Amino acid sequence: MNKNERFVKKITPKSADFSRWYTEIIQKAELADYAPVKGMMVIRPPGYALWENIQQLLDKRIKESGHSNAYFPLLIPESYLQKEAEHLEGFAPEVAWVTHGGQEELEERLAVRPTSEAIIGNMYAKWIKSWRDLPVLINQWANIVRWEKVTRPFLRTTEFLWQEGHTAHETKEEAEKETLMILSLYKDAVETDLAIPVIAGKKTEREKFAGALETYAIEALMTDGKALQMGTSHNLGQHFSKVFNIRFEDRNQNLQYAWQTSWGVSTRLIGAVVMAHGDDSGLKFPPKVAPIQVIVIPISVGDWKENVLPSAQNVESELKKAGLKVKLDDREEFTPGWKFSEWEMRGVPLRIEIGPKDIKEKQVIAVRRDNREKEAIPFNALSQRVPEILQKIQESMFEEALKFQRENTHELQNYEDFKTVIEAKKGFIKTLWCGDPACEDEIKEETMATIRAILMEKEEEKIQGKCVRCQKPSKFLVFFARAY
RNA sequence: CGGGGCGUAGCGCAGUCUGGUUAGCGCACAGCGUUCGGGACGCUGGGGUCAGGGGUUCGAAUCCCCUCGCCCCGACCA
Repeated sequence: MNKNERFVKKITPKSADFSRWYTEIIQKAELADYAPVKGMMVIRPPGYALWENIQQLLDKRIKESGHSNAYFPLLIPESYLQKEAEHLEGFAPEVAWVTHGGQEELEERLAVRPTSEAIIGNMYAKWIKSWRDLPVLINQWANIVRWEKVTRPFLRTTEFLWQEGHTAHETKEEAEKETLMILSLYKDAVETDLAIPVIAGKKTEREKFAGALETYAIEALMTDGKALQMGTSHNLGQHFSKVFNIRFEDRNQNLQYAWQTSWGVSTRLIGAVVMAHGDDSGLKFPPKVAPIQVIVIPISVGDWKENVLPSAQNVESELKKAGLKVKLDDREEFTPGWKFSEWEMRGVPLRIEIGPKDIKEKQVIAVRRDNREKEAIPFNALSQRVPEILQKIQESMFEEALKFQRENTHELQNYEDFKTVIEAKKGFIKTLWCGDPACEDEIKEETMATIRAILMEKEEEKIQGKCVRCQKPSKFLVFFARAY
């Protein structure tokens, strides 16, 4: 049998039509379904289980780095949102408003939060009086509503789930340090847990968060060559503290405005996992976040319920004891072949087959989802060998994605090459830029590519040269890409 | 919000151009039987406000008007 043979025949091949493959696999694998309200989706159990795993791992990291969880209200008075002009301007087009309570029209409209800087800033003003109150390090897991014109499951939905961290500090340096610490926390989480390599960097003015001093982001390359922003970390400076009046008396008894940050990742991460790892057979989940890590499939021949099923149940309970997320598929209405394809489509990292031949040999057959490699594992080695294989899968999925990212990162200095590459191969283009927003806008107009990240490597020799487009002296080393 | 495509059973579609018995097909679903190491097969059966509203007509899935929704490609965004 050809290792690359395509067994799943009910979805559009990824290579044929990426967008279609994406929306089909999400529905077939029951990650999400469309809800009655435009742009809203239901996250179904397999999709939500994936989110819970991501959430759990990330929450642990956030807490370990000193933050605590809290919860702020869903509704924000219009006047609060209006305080930061740039912030309001940025979000106004996509805010959903509550205008009535029951039959009664409200005196002041209430915004369904598009993000929580405004409400949190207001509360911080009440809580922060002295340098001794700082830093404030709070995170919240919440839902957000943004009335987007074009939506796609997980990538851009009207309502989405996320975590948003909001911190306040004594000094600008401390806020900047927090912003960068979170950026690397995100990078590490996404690379280690989701097995997706990312580029971490600073955003340009045009891509910056509405109301921030600086925005940093992690960007990943999807398998269709487009970039996806997977997380952002903002240094808010004193923009919000000034309008919300978050003042404190510092160590020298001077009244000062607090320095703030905010940062978040959302259910978009699920879309990233789907697009960065999936293939023509369907989903491919990294073991660390997979809702089911091992699927046990008894080979149902003859009196399999007496001869095979008990051994399969033993395998299941042994692996459960080893702390793994295991499921035994003992349904009699489906053939083993059907089950192989089904669980492959749903992205389960490892399949264990057990049939009469294996029982005679006191072993099982393990098949990896990522490369379909088969391996016989003796019964008595299960609890030791299976976790090892899962770890290998996690690592090689990252290696595979990293290889893809490298192969699709083109370093070049010539604008004609830039245009050709972005059109033909997409991917990242690593090049030099003058720093002029007008130049950036023109590149976007001409190629649909935007600056995804400004590299923070400071070595002077790396940024010496000419802007890829205007040929003026360059100031930044940047990554361009067409983005989601 | 612009351009394009589409809406008929849970899913995928035919039927619409050229109005006319009871709206079909495949998959899925239910029952029974035979199967089962890479998406098995036979027989039987259930399931439809033809997206919604209005109009034309003796008669509308089909023609006309309006509304809504979904997908793709742009502009905007996590």
